[in-house]
Amino acid sequence: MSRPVEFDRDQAVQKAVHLFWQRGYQATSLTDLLDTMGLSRSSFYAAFGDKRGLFVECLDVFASRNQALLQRARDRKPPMAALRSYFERNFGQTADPDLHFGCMLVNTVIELAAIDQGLCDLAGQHLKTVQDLFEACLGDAGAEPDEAKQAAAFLMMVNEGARVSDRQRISIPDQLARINTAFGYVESSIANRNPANAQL
Amino acid sequence: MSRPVEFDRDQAVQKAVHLFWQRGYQATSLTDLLDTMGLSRSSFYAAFGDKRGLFVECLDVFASRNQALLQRARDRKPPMAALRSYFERNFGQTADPDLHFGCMLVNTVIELAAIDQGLCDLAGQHLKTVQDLFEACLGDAGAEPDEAKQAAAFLMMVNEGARVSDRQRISIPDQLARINTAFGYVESSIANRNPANAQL
DNA sequence: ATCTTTCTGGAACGGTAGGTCCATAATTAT
DNA sequence: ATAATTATGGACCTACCGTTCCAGAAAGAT
Repeated sequence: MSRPVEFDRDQAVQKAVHLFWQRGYQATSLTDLLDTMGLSRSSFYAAFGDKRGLFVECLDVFASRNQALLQRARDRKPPMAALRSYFERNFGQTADPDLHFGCMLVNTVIELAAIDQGLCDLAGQHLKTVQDLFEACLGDAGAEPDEAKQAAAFLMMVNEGARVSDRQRISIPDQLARINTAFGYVESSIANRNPANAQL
Repeated sequence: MSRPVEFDRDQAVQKAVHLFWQRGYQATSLTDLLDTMGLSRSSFYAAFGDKRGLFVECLDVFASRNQALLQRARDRKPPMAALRSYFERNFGQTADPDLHFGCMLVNTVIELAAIDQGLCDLAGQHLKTVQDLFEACLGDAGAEPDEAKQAAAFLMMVNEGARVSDRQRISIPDQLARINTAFGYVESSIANRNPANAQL
């Protein structure tokens, strides 16, 4: 055959995810990408097509990592604890004050809603998948099907709001307090309607 | 003196607000602005300094209109009904499917968090003012001071989340259902802790 | 009617955007 | 060792960005 590719594709995508996540689509220039991914223009276009193509790939990578996070928690903890950990992980976990990038899917929806409907829809679909996972967890926790659906939609709205707050660098304790408030509402609602699940 | 300005400044700003609200800061080019505002480059720079200066002015205009909306409802309705109308107005009101621009302040926070901290902070301050109004309404509705603060922070998170959902063109009934869920939680919480306010 | 002041349209500016192209370097197969 | 193939670096392209500048038009004051 011939000369092999010199860079690690997966690793390059990881770095691109980080950049897009932090700065968004428009504000991330090709030069920025090439610098942090460590490859030349030609290699970039050969490997990814164009900037938009890479962004699609990054959205998918981010979404699957995100889903895996919740799925793993679901395998290891009681359902409501898994849900809580998903919300709390994104704030308490890191001590780095500059790592508050919110959620790349939410950022994309907002930034590109009127600019690139395809990308906005793609991000929205990924968010919907997460919402479905919420619903499954709530079902595991004993919520009735219609209540699980309603509470999952509510929690997705909370999730989106929390990610907006995150970008404003609201203090971590305040963030956690808000999340705790929201979960308190949901849990007491489930417990009230179905007293058998008083302790989750 | 001399030749007077030919365009209506306020009206031009209104149109700029609409554009920025819809497309965001970066994706709105000067050419776009000049076209819809109906003035020439020279007049623009003479009147507004530069693009960023106009954007600051637009943020302020949007924020004060937004606050006035809630303030007027507060003057005319019971406190919880006023709060609800603030949340519902932005969705049910308009039949135009293309008018789902979310909230300009939320959009700005997300788009510019890592790009222009000054603009992000300005939008964040305006949001905080609205949150303070939430808190005042909740106080009027009979919530204890600390509970009002907590619930106001929660409602701001809900507000931010609802605006994200709005940009995804989620159906209006679904939006209203989510908001109703959130208010149901808050109202029953207030009623439970302070049974005297069972009906709000 | 003239002077002065200010606004206006449009040309022009440097900078950067995303994307293309080609000569060259590097690697495998023979 | 050579041929064939592919990746790479960097020059280059066009288009548009926000901004500046200037000549001239328009209006009030005298």
